[in-house]
Amino acid sequence: MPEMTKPRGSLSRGQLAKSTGCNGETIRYYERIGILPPPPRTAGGHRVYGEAHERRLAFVLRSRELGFILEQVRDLLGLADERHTSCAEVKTMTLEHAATIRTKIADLRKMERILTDMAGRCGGKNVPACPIVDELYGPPD
Amino acid sequence: MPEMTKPRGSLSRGQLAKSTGCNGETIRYYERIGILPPPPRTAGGHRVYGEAHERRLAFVLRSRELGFILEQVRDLLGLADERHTSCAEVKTMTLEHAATIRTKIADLRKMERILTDMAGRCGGKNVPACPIVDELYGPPD
DNA sequence: TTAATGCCTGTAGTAACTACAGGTTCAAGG
DNA sequence: CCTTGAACCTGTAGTTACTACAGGCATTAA
Repeated sequence: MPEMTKPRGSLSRGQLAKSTGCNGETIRYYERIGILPPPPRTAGGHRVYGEAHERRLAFVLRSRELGFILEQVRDLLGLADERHTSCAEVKTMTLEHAATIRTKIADLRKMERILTDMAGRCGGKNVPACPIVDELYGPPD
Repeated sequence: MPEMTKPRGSLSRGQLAKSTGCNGETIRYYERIGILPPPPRTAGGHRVYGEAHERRLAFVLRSRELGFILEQVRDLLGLADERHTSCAEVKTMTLEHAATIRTKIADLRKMERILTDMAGRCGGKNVPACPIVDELYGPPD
């Protein structure tokens, strides 16, 4: 009799979590919101994952790392699933996302400059008078 | 009889919202979590704000714009209120915050490069095969 | 005076998770 | 084979920083 009860490559939730570096609760969460398909279960109700799940989760995590929000990940998966989203749409999304990031970078640079500036003007003495706070409070006009 | 019922400079919540550019509900929220002190009220229960409130709210909003989280804003206000936080602490916070922002900028730059790169390798045809998705799915090792 | 704003409270929703509580199931050791 | 402890199950509530109602008074301009 072939042992078909445990195809190698089958993982429990915790094992999938470890292998992908994803929090275990997050896996359940992704399933609940439809980012991951419900896996088969053991007789007792435990989830059993295969390599396809592992790859899909890795895809999701990588997309998230690159700053795509879950709605966008859904669209990206739409192409990966060869159903809804076209390659053109994916490219557009990616370029738009890159542009958003560039804007964010510009904003953060401004912030950083202002903060460093403010700190430079502050003696850092242990007193309750502070040019940083004064500056934040705005000119007393 | 002097009209002391309405000192000029007194604002309703909506007026304060407009004058600071803050959402009106947010003002209530800040009060609830103790970022803004509860203002006096009219006989009917409507909030009445003065210039001190206006300046404090402006401080909060400016700090938020610079990326401080509300907990940090609380600390910054600690000095502004001349009670808890010292100037040295404020300077440290500010420099740490600036460092955090620099890290974030570096991360975003990496993201941006990768995304632009991926998009560059994509023809953008209206087909369900896409190098971006392939890349996200990882090399088929 | 009356109608239209605007304000009041409290609650619930958002994104993207994370963290329980209270109860099962599984895997390993004896 | 049986026990124990870890891992798993479900469902719910918490997080940050807001935002958006619903249902009901207050205020103000005409």
